[in-house]
Amino acid sequence: MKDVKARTVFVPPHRERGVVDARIAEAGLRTTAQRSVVYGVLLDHAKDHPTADEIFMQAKTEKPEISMATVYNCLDALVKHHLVKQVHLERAATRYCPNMDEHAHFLCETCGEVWDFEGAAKPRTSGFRVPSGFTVTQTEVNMRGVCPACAEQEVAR
Amino acid sequence: MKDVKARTVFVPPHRERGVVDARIAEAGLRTTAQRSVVYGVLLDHAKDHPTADEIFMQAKTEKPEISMATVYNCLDALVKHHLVKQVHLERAATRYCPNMDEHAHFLCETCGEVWDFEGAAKPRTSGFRVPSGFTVTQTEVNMRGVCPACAEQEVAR
DNA sequence: AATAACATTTAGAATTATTCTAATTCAGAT
DNA sequence: ATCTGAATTAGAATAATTCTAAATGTTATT
Repeated sequence: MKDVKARTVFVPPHRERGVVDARIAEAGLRTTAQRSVVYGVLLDHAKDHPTADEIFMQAKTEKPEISMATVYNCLDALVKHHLVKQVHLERAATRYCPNMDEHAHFLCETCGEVWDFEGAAKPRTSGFRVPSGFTVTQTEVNMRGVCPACAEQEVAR
Repeated sequence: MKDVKARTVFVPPHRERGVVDARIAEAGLRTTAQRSVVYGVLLDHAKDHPTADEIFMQAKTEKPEISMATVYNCLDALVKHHLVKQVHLERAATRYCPNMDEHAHFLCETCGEVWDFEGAAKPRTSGFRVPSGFTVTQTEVNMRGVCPACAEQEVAR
């Protein structure tokens, strides 16, 4: 007989029944089980900026049949429909971010973690002179440096 | 990448005897023939934001024995010593840029070309709220959109 | 100029991230 | 319930980058 663990399962608001699918549909995408899982995982890890591979591993716990190719397909679809942003901070794997508010990304060069810096910032041109004739549709601000935790360890040594 | 045919040889100022090596040495690096070639190629193509592979192909015309691994080693050294910037605009290959002035990068989503936008811009934080405890050492601003040439073609259709 | 010490270069193999392919399954419209 | 095109799948293929171990080159020291 199946062992049904009856812990109390806390469902975060962004994962409540139908919410994820509704957002996917609103964006003009077909809702599929895989897309829900991928987007759901990303919403659960909004602060983590996971890579495709990390999303894949997490998604498998919810839907073991999902394939890597599907994760890439889903991510591409979500990016095209403006539900998710790609973040290219390093030479390494692309990261994904479901926070669509204007914000900057900060990469700690010591530990490799990524943070969002919310901003009163000027999105479009971010203060740069855009030559006439160019249309800017998207601006991305990436910073690097040292995070508080790593700075502290540095002092301790 | 631009095709460089060896017609009458014009030596641009940044490639004059010793200039490239001097810059490499000033940056605190050993001068080697390979580093000179790699950095020289990059300076010749300052506007092109070439990939490692494009640099390799061009470098081979000047130094046929050079290997891809060396191109990567040289680029890493140049980046570490602040002679060159890595640019991560897309999921595709990293691009390299020898322009160390504060500037933004613009990627045309239609033709894939990359431009530098010089800026009166505020480097460090670019207008974002940096939480206390974080040290920002570098800020990168990437924009995407449509360049004038592609916009014109669009209208023509 | 010769030597020692160590950094750099090399070719090629290995690894990692991503894309492609062709067959199967599924979502949404009829 | 059926149809049609879109999405998913496993696995192969490709592309970018890193690793490895041997050979070579650079700089400092004699």
